[in-house]
Amino acid sequence: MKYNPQEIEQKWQQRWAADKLYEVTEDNGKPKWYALTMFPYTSGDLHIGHWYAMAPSDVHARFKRMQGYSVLHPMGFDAFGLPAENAAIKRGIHPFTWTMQNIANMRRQLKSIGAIYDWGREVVTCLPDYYRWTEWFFLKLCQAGLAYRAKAPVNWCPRCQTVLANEQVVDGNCERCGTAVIHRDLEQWFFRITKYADELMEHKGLDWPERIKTMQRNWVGRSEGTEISFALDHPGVAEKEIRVFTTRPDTIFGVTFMVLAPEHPLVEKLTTPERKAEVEAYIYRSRHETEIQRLSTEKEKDGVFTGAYVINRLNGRRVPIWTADYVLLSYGTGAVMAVPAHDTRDFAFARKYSLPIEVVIAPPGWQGEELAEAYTEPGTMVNSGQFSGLPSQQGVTAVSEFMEKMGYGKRTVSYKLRDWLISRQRYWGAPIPIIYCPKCGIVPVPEKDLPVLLPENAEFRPTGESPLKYCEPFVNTRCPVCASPAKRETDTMDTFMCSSWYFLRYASPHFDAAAFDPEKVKYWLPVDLYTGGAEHAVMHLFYARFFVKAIRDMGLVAFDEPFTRLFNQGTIIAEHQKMSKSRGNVINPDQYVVELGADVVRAYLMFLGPWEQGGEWDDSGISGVSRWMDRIWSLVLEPYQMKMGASLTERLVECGTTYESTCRDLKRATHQTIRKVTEDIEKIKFNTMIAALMEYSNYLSRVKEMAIVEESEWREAVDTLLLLLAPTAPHVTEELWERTGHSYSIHNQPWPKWDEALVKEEEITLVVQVNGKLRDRITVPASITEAEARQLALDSPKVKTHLAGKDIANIIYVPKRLVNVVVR
RNA sequence: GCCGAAGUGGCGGAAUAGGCAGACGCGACAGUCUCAAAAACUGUUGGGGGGCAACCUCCAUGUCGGUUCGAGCCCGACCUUCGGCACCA
Repeated sequence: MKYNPQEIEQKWQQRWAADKLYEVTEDNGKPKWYALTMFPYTSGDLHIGHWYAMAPSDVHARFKRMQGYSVLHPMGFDAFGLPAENAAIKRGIHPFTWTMQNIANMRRQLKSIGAIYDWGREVVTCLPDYYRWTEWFFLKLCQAGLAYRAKAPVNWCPRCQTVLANEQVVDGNCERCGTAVIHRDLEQWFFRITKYADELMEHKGLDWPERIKTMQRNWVGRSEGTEISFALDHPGVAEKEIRVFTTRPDTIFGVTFMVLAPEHPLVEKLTTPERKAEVEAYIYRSRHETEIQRLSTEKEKDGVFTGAYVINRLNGRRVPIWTADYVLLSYGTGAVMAVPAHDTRDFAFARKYSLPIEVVIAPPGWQGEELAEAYTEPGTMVNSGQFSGLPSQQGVTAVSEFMEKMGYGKRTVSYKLRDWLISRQRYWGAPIPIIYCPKCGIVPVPEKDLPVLLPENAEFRPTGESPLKYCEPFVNTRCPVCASPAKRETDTMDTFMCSSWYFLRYASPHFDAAAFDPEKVKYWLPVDLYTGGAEHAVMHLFYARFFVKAIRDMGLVAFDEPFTRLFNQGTIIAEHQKMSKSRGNVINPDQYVVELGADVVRAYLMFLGPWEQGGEWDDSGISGVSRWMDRIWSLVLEPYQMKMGASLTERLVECGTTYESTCRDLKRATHQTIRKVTEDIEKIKFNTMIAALMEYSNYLSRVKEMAIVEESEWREAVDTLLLLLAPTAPHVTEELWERTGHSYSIHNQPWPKWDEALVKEEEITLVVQVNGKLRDRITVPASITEAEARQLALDSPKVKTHLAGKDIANIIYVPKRLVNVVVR
């Protein structure tokens, strides 16, 4: 009759599945709870990091279920993506086969966790009944005017003739062949996420970590400033101005040069013949740099003079136009007015190329001397015409107003956030449902023709084009409008598209009349608790929020935010590094599950430390949890025998207690534990929740040994232990619940409630200090008054020795805590 | 460089409306059981000093200051580690 996790876990998992115990239904008599864990990518093996993400969130969901909520806690697979295609290229296995094999294995491993996933609701993003709706959302966003085509650079490996993802570019070189990567412009699809920039910066009504909200706000990068026009008069150039964005219009009189991004369309037009060779060489070089390199602070800023000039309208000054790659086309206007005296980058650049540095904001006590470094703080405006003498903060407004009045500029807001580029020159993704017709132009595929199926037999070896381009049966089609021969879009969608709406699909995973059943979505959404790694702090969470806001404005859903509460668990690392297949430090949980049981692995992962913290994987402590589970097994199953008659009397004397007080103590411990465990789960403090359960079971062992209380009271305490432990260790508690004569299933039992009156201590320990140093502890009734407490403290012999010969200056009393006698 | 979080026994970690530092567990040591070992169980376990003894006493939460009757917790400076962002005009 030993605890055999292998046997009981399989037994119960089969029984739960057969009985559909965790089948989810919409029960309008109950409040709903949508608990979502980020679905895994189909990498092939579930490692201990996945367990760390899944097991604790399952515990929380089970807890909510016992509390009487109708709970949706689904699972699925993020199944499109680059690794499948890489595996295909490397090993000649089709991405579909590779992905589905991995899913089969991961599903088996996921089932061993013993979670309440309703597998009937599984979602797999690479299957047509799912990506059909991903395509549908694309069309909806098109209709809403949120999709557009534009040229954008991609990483290009000239040797492999292929587009590379950022992660395939290592130090500016192709990870496969080491060739230097260049940027190449392609016509691609974008979503206008910037339209929602301001709303995305807010997190109204969201219970999210402050950290993540800050990161998202930084990602939007809103900055208020002024767009200023500089007069341009260049032979043969139609443009008569260059506009720059600045947050420091107060420094306008200190502009000594201007810098354009190398990609800026004016660079080519403005460059004078004698400068042409140098400028072109510079542009060519910058094409080779990744954005990371260009933006690196390590790199010395460099650039070249174009030979052209603009006029600063405020002082009529003619300033040279340079081009330098520290200016990005994607931010602001792609042009910067350089004020070397008051900007660190401009200062370094001016020094390097001997450009003038002119002070227009005087630091406190400035005597007209040259600056050793840029002065970026506020100060007094000098050498600034009619603005001289003004404090620079006021100058910002004053100059802007003047600019607006004169028509030289306007106040504006600039965002770091860029529109979402969703085109991927890949095979393994959802097709973009667009047809290019020579007569009608860009034609969306009609909704009734969805899904545009991904052809099975495409050639996905790198060719320099999207793999689908060479799949003629796919490419060649007819225009849905005029029926003339036309061609399909051959790029596929970013996989973040798939994960931007999967939480909606779970509400009605088999609904085939739409992406989701509005009634079901109304019932389940938004997600009440979303858990996952912090690495998705920006991209995934941001895109999903954008999606919801966009479809809300279409009237498809009635809520503003998809995830009400967000919790990020930490990362489990191994050998001081993140676990990954390529590093070969992946810890497979299967061995622990076979040897010690899923319940032990679940509990151990939660016991390790705070969930948000993660940490080094170290199995040296797992035996402690395993032993604990063994002890619970025998604690519950080995018979309880209360002492009777003379031997009871003897025992009471031995323990120095009474029957009544032992019963009261047991009740109190039970109710205190219910409260502690309930509150800890709610606060997601699983490690201390487990510690409280350990303490309680240790206490119950002592109670059992004393054998003073009635068997019925003993049973009640044991039942409570099992109920409190049920979310954490679902299998062993189910087994013990059955063996102690209860009816199936423990997981359908209500969560225990505590009685505040029973939680209260009758006696408390007062700490007595003298001058803040602990001198004695006294046990007193909880109802003690201040006067009594002071007196008892002063009566303490231990305290008296420290008071001898001194004057009492003050006595501090903190109710139920301490008495501090201050002496001099 | 900037932003954020964190530094507590041999180890993972408890403890914040400022109030008993080290819960719970691992490891270690000792004991019980055993021919022996493993497992299990029981006990001890932050450091120094003192006492035959139940005990007494001093020092201890990265470092140095400060506020307070009282600081792991608050304030200032510094050191270290880990995350995130990175020329944003």
